[in-house]
Amino acid sequence: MTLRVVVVDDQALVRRGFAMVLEHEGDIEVVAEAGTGLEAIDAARTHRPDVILMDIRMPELDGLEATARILAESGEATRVIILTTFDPDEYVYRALRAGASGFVLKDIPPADLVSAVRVVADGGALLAPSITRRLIGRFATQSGPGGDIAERLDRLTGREREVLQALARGLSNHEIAEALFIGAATVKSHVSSLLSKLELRDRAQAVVFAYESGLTKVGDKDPGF
Amino acid sequence: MTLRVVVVDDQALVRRGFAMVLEHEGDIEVVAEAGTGLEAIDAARTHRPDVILMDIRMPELDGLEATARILAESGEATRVIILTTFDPDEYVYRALRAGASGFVLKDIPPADLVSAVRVVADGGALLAPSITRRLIGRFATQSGPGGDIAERLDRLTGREREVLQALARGLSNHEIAEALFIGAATVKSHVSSLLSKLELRDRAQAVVFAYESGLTKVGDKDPGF
DNA sequence: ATCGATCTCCCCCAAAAGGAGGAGATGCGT
DNA sequence: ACGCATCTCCTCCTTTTGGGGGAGATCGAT
Repeated sequence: MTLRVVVVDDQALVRRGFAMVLEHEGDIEVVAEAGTGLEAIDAARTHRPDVILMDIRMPELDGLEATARILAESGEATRVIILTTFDPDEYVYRALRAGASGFVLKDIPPADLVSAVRVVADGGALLAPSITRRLIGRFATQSGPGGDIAERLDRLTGREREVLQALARGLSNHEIAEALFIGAATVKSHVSSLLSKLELRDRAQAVVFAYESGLTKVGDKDPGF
Repeated sequence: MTLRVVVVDDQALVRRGFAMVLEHEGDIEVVAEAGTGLEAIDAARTHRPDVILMDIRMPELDGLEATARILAESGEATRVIILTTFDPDEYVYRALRAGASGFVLKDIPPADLVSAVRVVADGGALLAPSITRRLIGRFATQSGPGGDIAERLDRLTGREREVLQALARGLSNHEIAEALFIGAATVKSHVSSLLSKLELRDRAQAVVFAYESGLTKVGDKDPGF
């Protein structure tokens, strides 16, 4: 079964270059090319490709916005690899949030581009090595040094942890009381003791702590925003 | 300049296999092999390799713990690629937190293993495609749906955004005032208008909002925990 | 020149939060 | 049986927060 690919770049020459690299493989077919974001959306709609190689800087509609719209329409059917010359964090994060499955730089060796397409078509994802490094760095710091923070966390009693989690969802003492089926006074004392155990001043700092410690990732409830 | 590599795995046969694949390249030298975490730490200390291929499941000291200790000692000098048969989230996250630069599965094609070593030695990082996908997924949900939230965010004036960021670090109105060189009364009015624009009730919810919207990742300051 | 937005700061007031300290009930391990 | 931790709730008090509403200064656009 052949992989159906769409190549999007505002420079026809670049577009053709990538297309030729891909077509050189027997089982990859470039079913369309597009030069703007709007054309890309059109192409995605009419051709329903497996993979789209998408440049970012383009007239009319940039590649990130186009990616978001295409994925909103196609769901899981089509996957997008962002292919660009630059890699500022700003772009990368927007791309990943838009749902891109890959983010590679244009200086990638042809063979790697081909395998990137295969990997992504196969349900995987792949980022340029330098980007992967940054993403890992970000992830690691977000997930916290673990040590000190987690240490303080387990000084809390079970109930206090529950209260902290509720607190971290932005609930007031009264709301926490209702959520946990206890009195408002009780919530106040839990909050007080949890603040003092964690050496925090107020609930706002407790929310910060909850996020920094990764506590919010456990059981994750929709904050309703 | 040749790349100096250490291969760590409790199964001698597997170890030898990887070593042979790497040595087949002219510019890669396997300077040591280790069968346990403790041996790995020793080998890292005495050989100071560029890259260590590390299995996770090992007697005495597992690969994740060994990785953490080696990186704590060597700083940036040595980089670690985790090479394992399984990829449960638990392992992946611990590995990344321990500071690993790569996480690949043992079913990786030999050619890819070689390029993984090169990429990592070169300062990049690389994860198995399926893991990259999960990491992206995690990142994207953490960074929030973006749409609605970002929309509300740009209803704020510049100053209000600054106040929100300060707020999201757990500062009190008074502290924000000092941080921004303005009066406490001014902070109060900024906070009030920002809460009403974002349709939030209190500063705790504002902190939640800041984290969910990804605002805290811009300019990222150490919360001091 | 005037309007609108923003930033700055003020007053007054009510609600919420946080600290100190106490106290009854439960359950758990020794 | 006893101590210990936890969970529950209380009172009294102070500080912080948030809302309403107003006002002067600056600045850019019309």
